[in-house]
Parts: sequence; structure tokens; C-alpha cells
Amino acid sequence: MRKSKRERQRLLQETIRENPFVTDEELAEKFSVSVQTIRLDRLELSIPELRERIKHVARQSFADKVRALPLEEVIGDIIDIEPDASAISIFDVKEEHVFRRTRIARGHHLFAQANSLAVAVIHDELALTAKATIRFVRQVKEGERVVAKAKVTGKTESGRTVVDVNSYVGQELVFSGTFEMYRSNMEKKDGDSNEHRD
Amino acid sequence: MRKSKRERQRLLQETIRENPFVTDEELAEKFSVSVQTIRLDRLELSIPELRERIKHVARQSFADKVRALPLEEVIGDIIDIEPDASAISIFDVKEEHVFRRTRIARGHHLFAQANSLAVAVIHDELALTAKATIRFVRQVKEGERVVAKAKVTGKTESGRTVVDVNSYVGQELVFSGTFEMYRSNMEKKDGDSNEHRD
DNA sequence: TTACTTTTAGTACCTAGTCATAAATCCGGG
DNA sequence: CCCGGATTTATGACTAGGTACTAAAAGTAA
Repeated sequence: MRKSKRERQRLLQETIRENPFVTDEELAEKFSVSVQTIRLDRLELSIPELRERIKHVARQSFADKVRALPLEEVIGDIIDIEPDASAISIFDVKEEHVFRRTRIARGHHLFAQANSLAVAVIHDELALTAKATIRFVRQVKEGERVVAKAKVTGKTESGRTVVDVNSYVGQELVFSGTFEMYRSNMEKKDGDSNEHRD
Repeated sequence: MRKSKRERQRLLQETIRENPFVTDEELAEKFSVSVQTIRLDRLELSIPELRERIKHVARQSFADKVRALPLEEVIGDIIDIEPDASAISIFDVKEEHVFRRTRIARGHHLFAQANSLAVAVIHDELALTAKATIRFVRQVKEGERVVAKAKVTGKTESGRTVVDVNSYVGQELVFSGTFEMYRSNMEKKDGDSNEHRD
């Protein structure tokens, strides 16, 4: 069944978005029109040719891949840090951080930002989270910018460092956590660790 | 400076690995040989042509992207689930989950697995973590497989569901957490839902 | 020199297009 | 019925970045 021009072009866009690897010839067959018509359609819709589309996808993923691992080290951008005292990081909630249906940020990303910051604020070769009590105060939505503020508040008798992290969207508290951090360079007193070397 | 065949082919492989978008012509210029020589080299080294390379990169990233979002929905693979009762997931600690220097898993990944499982076990349209108390019992290393077991243990007077999650490597407890989950359909008593989106 | 490897050149063909021009077809109004 | 604009199709010339094959030239070692 041949569709109207409008309808065909709408479906064309959708088809290519879903599968950028489709050729004009395949599209022509799919819509029962000539290849030339498909090309006219692409021209009108400013859809580039197959090879350009593929190149674009490849370029993007290539750039992403390079960025992926090193960036993972710290979740959020640290914008201020005073070692063993305090630190601040910002984290922009994007599409990939939210539940698809509700657009609400998944808890572990807020945790990751806070945990990451707690690790970073510890001025030591090795810092690990031993224990944490956290509270998700209010939901964070896609597009919001979360500012996490970490403050070193003290030490436990077992020598762990306690870090409080509060995260805000604007003036509003959205997340709050207390982290007990294990660190390697405690004067002495080695509890239960094995080795840690580079 | 013209290199030996061996040396040129070694560099050729490296060059293409680093930048798959390079044409034979550009390579010919780079190594001061003819385009035909480059093609012979590619043939001997079984390196596909530019377009195939790009297509490959694009295909991979496209598959990743399609997999990335829905897969991100749950961290770890759920291998068993009894809605509103219990669930089990496994999570293999890979390179991207550990601190580079120590090869110890970053806390937020263990948290993410547990949190994700706590969300999944709740048989409801919307489940969000309101509060969590967690403990990282022992360090998890790259290559280890973490099995998380979630159990719904009760409800708070405010109507939240409490989920306990314990994660193990082998028989050893590595992570333990108590999650207080907010859920949308708290009053609803019926078991089966007919709507399954996504 | 001869024998062999390596490199270069040239041709025909391929895919998945571009651009431009022209012709055919469709669809509605008068 | 014919007319006219929109739409579709056809055709030809050209492109990039190749493959596949043949042939010749250049380099190298005994």
C-alpha cells in the first residue's frame, strides 16, 4: 500500500532513526517507491546518506569510548577541595541517570557522587568506604544540577574518618549521607587489611 | 624516511587501531609508499577497508547503546526474583569498576547492585530508595563475582518497605545494607498487574 | 647475472551515493 | 475531456574508497 508523501516521510525519519544502517534501496522497497523518491525525501528532510550516518555514529561512540574510563574515576566534577577537610562537586543529571518512565534520578548515582567525593576528600593513597548511612531527601529529576558538599567531621575510635556529605539542587537538600572511611595511612593500628600497593 | 616492510606494517596496524577513520590514501602519504602498497599491507594483515571498519565501530556502539540504557536499568543480572519477597542478582567486577591502582571495586558499584535489586524486588510501578544504611564488609577485587540477595523484611509505620540486601563473594559476606523503599501503589492489595510497559 | 621479493601502475568493476535534467504519472478543477 | 501543478520515476555523468586482477618496474641477495 502506497502512503501519502507526508506519511512516508514521517515513517522514513522514524525508520532511519531506529536503524541508521538502512540503504536507500532497502527503503525504496519498504515503501514501494523508487530509489529516487527516497533520495528526494532524504533531501527534503536533510537526512544524510548512509555512509555519513554511519560515520557519525562511529565518531560519536569513538569519542565516548575514549572519555568513558578515565572519567569514571570520579563521579561528578570536583570544583573545590581542601584535603582532609571539605570538598564540593557538581553532577548534572542526564538521560542516562534516570528511570526512563519517571525521569527521576536513580539513587545510586547520587550515592556515587557523594561516595566519590568522600573518597576524594580523604588525603591518602587509599580510601575506601567502610560504612554509610544515607538518606534520599527528595527526588532529583533529569536536567537538575546536584551540588555535593563533603565535610570531614571526625574519627571513630577504630581510626576511621567520618565524612558527612550533603547534596543540593539549588538551595534544596536532596541527599544526605554519613560515610565512615577506611584509610591506609593511619599512623599504625592495622585492623583487617591485607596489602595495598601499586 | 622509508621503513622496512615489517616495520611499516606494524605501524600501520597501530595507526589504524588508534584512528580507524584513516583512508588508504592518507596512509600512503604517511608512509611514503603507494596506495597499492597500503592495500597489499591491509590484505596481508587482514585489515578491512575504511568503510567496513567504520561500520564495525558504529555497529558495536549502536548495539552497546541499545543495550546500555535498558541494561543500566538494573545493575547486575537478576537470576531469581519473587516479587515483594526476595531476589538474587550477580555482578562481575570488571576493570571499569575498580580503582586503577588498587584493583579494589569502587563502593558505589556494590551499592548500585544492591540498590538496584532492592528496587527490582518491589513489585510496583514506582519504587525509590528513601534511606539506606550500608556496610562494606570486605574489599572486592577485580574479577570477583558478587552475588546479592535481597529479602523484603517488613514495613515502617510510614508505609515504606524495608529490604535487606546481603552480597557475597563465594561464601563470604562483602556488603550488607538495609534499604527503606518508597513505593507508589501502597494501598493496592492485588497481586497481578496487567500493564507491562517498557 | 639470475632469482626472488617488494613495490608500483593500470584496468575493470563495485557500492551507495551526488547533482542535474527530463519525462512520466497522479490528482483535482473547470 | 483537457490543463497544470505536484509528485514520482528515469537517465546520465560523476564521486569516494575501495576490490580483484594483471603486469611491469625496482630492490636485493647469492
